[in-house]
Amino acid sequence: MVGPAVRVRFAPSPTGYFHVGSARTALFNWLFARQQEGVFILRIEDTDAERNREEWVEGILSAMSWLNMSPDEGPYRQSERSHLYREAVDALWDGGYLYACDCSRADVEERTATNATPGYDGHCRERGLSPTDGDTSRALRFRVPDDGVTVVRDVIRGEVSFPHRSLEDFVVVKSSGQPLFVLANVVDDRDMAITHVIRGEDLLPTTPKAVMLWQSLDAVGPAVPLPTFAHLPMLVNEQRKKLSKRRDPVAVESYRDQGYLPEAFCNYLALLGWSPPGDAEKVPVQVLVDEFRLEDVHHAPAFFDVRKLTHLNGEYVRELPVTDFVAACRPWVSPVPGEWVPAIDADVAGVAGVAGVAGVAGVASPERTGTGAPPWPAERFDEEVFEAMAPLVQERVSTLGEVVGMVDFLFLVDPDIDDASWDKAIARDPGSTAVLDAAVSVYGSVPPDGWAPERIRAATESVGETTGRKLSKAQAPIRVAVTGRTVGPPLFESLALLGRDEVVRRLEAARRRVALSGPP
RNA sequence: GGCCCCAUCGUCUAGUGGCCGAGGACACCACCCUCUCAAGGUGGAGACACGGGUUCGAAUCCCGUUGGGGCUGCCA
Repeated sequence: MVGPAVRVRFAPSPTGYFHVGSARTALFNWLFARQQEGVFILRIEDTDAERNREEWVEGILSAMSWLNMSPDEGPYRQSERSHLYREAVDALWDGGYLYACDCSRADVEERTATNATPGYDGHCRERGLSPTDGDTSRALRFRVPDDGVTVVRDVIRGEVSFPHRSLEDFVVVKSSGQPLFVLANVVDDRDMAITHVIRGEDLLPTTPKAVMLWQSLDAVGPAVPLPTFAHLPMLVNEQRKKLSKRRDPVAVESYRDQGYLPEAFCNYLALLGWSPPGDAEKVPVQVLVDEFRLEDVHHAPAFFDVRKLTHLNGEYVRELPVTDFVAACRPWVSPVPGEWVPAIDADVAGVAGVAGVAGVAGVASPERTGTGAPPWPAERFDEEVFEAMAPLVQERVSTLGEVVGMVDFLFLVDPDIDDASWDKAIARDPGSTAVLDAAVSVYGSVPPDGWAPERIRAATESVGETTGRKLSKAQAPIRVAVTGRTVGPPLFESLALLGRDEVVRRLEAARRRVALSGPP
């Protein structure tokens, strides 16, 4: 391979959580770096003082680590590199590329209100203001040439031209003395010898500014090759708007909490804006690395479809060896103190609606807000029982979070009976009491050491015979009485694991409840 | 408003001038399997935004229209 080693950077600004759009950008950078045997750099863009909470950086790091995309270099923090920006600004100032401006936003708006083209009007261009006014500094603007165009060469979009007339003299340093994003971005990309800038399409309009800054810096100091640009299509919601943190479920952490697997999540993300050769969409990460082509990235925005992600995740879940599945479920069913626990909280970036989509009605995870603790007392969790049930659950869930609602009846003292299920299978089924009675009697006559799935099936069939029902109809009231829901893992295995006496106890409890609430 | 980007089934996409009477996946519908629910299997419905060109031939190239989006901050 000839040419300079590939160096790419993922440069998020900390916001308190990891945005799925950021994750997609990071992934594409990471895939490209791995494929080119290049370097993947993490740079925290925290030039804005409001955005430099250390725990937010840790959040980014842990989310990236979960997705197996840890950086090769960094995190670098722009807040710790201000001397570099200062040097660049001084050079630019000395070269005559900048000028000081003391206009307030209100001033500019007042002057340009009636203009055809809003934006800064160049008011201070020729005023020759000093960069400081007494002991306060002034904002510094970049002098955009009046004529000509700046062409951005983009691997994905080709050449994009920006007439200088449409570009205002943009601010490069705030009046506080702090550098702005465009400046810091360019200075860092030069300093870090970035070869490819892969980022969201929303940054395309600022790219000509970056190019002009880059070329100006080349003129006042050592020249650095301009990186190749690649602007990825936006990720949008159903309204085709850029994903927003207010309304859309954008926090990667919340997907982890719900039990999506990192491999599945990355696989899905890779499908947004790009597709692997062939018909297969479920492709291992190594294939992603081998086949990914920046120039093949799609141009149009993509809708982040949780349903498709959920389906893909289900495929990954089912493919897990059972022991791995059991281990992966631990944080949800039997959290280990000190280790990571899912935070199930409806407020996490508005994911409340997602569980309903992902889960099956009646099986969707129960109300667990603000805590990742399972709904049963820790001491009632039985490792062996869970392991025995695991294969049956594994093929019925799409996310690990759904597991809780599938096995809770095994560990709860008296599982709540879902109202709709009770009505459907028992209250509004006139023959259900006969089934319950027969089940109590027939199950009670099964010797405890013969209490196994096949024997239970035979017993249930005989319940059906005495009550004139097919097996599928006979099992319904029993299932609801014992597990609390009309749907769940196979019944006979469930009853076997629960034990004969406990099953009979719950059947009798249900029978009493019917008697209490009067004849159906 | 200005600048810029974009446009194939509801969604994600394949398609780079003839292999396309447009392929796959999710979702949807039906059937099969079945102790519930899933999973799995089979089948079905479903798209080249519109109008002009170029060409023997266009989903693919060009222009326009329409529609959508992004940016337009001393945020990033």
